[in-house]
Amino acid sequence: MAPVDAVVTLSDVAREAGVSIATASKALNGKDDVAAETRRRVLAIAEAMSFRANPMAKGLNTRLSGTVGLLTGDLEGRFMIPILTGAENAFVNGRVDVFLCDARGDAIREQHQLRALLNRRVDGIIVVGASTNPRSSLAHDIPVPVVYVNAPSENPDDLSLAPDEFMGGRIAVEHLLACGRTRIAHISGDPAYTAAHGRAAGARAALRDAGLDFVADPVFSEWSEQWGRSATAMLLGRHPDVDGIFAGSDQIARGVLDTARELGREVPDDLSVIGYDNWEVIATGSRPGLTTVDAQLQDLGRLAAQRIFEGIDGADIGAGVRQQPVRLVVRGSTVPGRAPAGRG
Amino acid sequence: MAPVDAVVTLSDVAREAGVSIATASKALNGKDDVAAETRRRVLAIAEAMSFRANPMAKGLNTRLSGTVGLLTGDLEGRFMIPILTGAENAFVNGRVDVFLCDARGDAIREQHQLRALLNRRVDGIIVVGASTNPRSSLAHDIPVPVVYVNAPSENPDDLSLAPDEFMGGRIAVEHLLACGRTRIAHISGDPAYTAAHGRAAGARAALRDAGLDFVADPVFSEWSEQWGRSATAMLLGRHPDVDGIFAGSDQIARGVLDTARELGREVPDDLSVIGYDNWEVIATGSRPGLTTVDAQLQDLGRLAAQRIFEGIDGADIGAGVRQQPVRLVVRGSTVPGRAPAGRG
DNA sequence: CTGTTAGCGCATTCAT
DNA sequence: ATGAATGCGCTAACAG
Repeated sequence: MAPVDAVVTLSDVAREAGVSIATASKALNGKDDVAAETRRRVLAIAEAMSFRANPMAKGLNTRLSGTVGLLTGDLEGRFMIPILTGAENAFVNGRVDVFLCDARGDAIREQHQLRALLNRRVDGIIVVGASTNPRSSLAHDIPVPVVYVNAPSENPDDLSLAPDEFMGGRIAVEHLLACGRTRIAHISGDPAYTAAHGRAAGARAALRDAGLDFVADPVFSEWSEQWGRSATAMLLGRHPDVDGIFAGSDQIARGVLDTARELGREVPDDLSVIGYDNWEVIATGSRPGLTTVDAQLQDLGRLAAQRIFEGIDGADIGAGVRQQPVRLVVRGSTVPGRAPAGRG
Repeated sequence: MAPVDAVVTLSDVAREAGVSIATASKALNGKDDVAAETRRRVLAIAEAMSFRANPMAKGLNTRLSGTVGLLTGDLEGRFMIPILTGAENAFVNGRVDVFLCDARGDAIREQHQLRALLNRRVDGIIVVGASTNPRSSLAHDIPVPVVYVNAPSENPDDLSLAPDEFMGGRIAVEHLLACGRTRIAHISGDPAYTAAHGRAAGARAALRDAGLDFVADPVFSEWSEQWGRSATAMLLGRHPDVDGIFAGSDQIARGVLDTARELGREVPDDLSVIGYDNWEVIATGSRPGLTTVDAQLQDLGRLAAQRIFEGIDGADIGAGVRQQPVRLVVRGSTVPGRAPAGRG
């Protein structure tokens, strides 16, 4: 029995197969100037010996490390995780691995991490933002493909994949309209977020298309349950006839639901409520379950990985901000009988 | 101006410093057989040229990649993120980078990821579980240090760092007692989780020490708000004199708070409620803010990284399950005037 | 088609 | 104290 850490090397495979190291290398890398029978034999032996090329040695002369860096500023990981999952799915397992770096929203630290990643010779970089607010470009002289996800780069020469906030607002209100609601209000979060404005604009567009307008001007403050509660109290006090509320986030929506219940409004019969984010723990724990908009971040991650691949292969990955479609998730807060009380 | 991707190499530094590559290498790596003046000059020039050793070339003969693998089964990232953050803090930035692999709770995939990590020649592996239930050991012949975090390995030869669930239950109840509560109940989650039993046992021990017992037998079902609501309705119906509820999770605790309010119980005046996990979005969004137990996962990550370091340096990292201390976070659900209504 | 030769960038003998 | 030489494991010319 060989020692446990006996790492089998290419020369082991070559010797066993009775060929030179070079031939073994070609056979394993699919080069076409090698006899079919030879290749078969080398592959079989490599498999039998469970040979795996040392990525350091390989990378040393191919200049490719088979790694990508995921640079995030998202402490909570709420956006980063699905994006990472999507990217991992796209990167064939074992062929590309992902370095995760948390810059904690600090520009200095971000530059450090960037240097570290480039020094590691990552083949590409995915930059994940904690919000969909545009962010400054990492640098202009990065020698590998870079894709910005969620938070787009301010530099139009960079490629950015972002959720379509306008579409999100639009489909949210279209759904309320489809539920027969006509007296619709909008309670959203921090007005410093471009997302808040995009969603509101999309919502208003949907109303216009139906010949309607908001019952009250949209209100903005912060992305918290507390704000959802107080805003709802004010809103229903002044406009008791509201029959649909589009909340700018699931957290706000939970506050809306809480206060609506306390004021004796039945959801979804009296009042339909729709949230935003499809944050599982929030949206499924509420009473009733929350209809909401899902940004499909996993798709963004997958697309980003695909672009990185193309970039590694030498292709131009493109530029500009690509607004990606979002999706409605229907639960009990707009449609009776749907997930009426969370999953419990 | 040199081309943007002109990577500066050790021989560049050596030439610039007027020494051989060997001497430059020694100087940069702190070997002691090099003149002080020479070292100073080499270091200065390396700094000026912003030289960074190519980790692939370096790893090729040191057998150390300067990377560790973080193997997780935690889809939500709720446990993984703080652990990762703690580990990153311990690993001096830029000297060690972290490969993140999500096995999605699939043992087959986990073995694949493990192979991929070992093939990458990671210097160590941190295994993060989604629960604190013991899990099977990865393998017995892993040539690098492995530390299990959160979910301990079933193999006592492995080193595991886990939160002290017993202590958590104990300090939760001790806090309720300190708040003057004596009629205490426990509503917890899925009895298939060892955490549920550990917390309950710790809670009971604290009561015993005070010459008390639970007002009603602890109940177990699932870690959801819905269960927290229905369990509370049952509990307060049968034992209206309960003045303290220890919930097995923050989600359950939110359900408790909801139902308590609906039944007209004032928290924390009539009834004190304490949760578990310190899951920010849950614990700070509630009314009032939730007193809860924090597992200090960031510390676990930091400790794991330190152990990995020791292991890389050749030391024995130890074995067995190390129960790490947990911590109480006090908010308004047990103490009046503390974070009375979330952060809003 | 196959093998020989030459590096990739660095650490490490072993001379000097 | 310094430098020439050797090799880590592999890929990429080139020569047979």
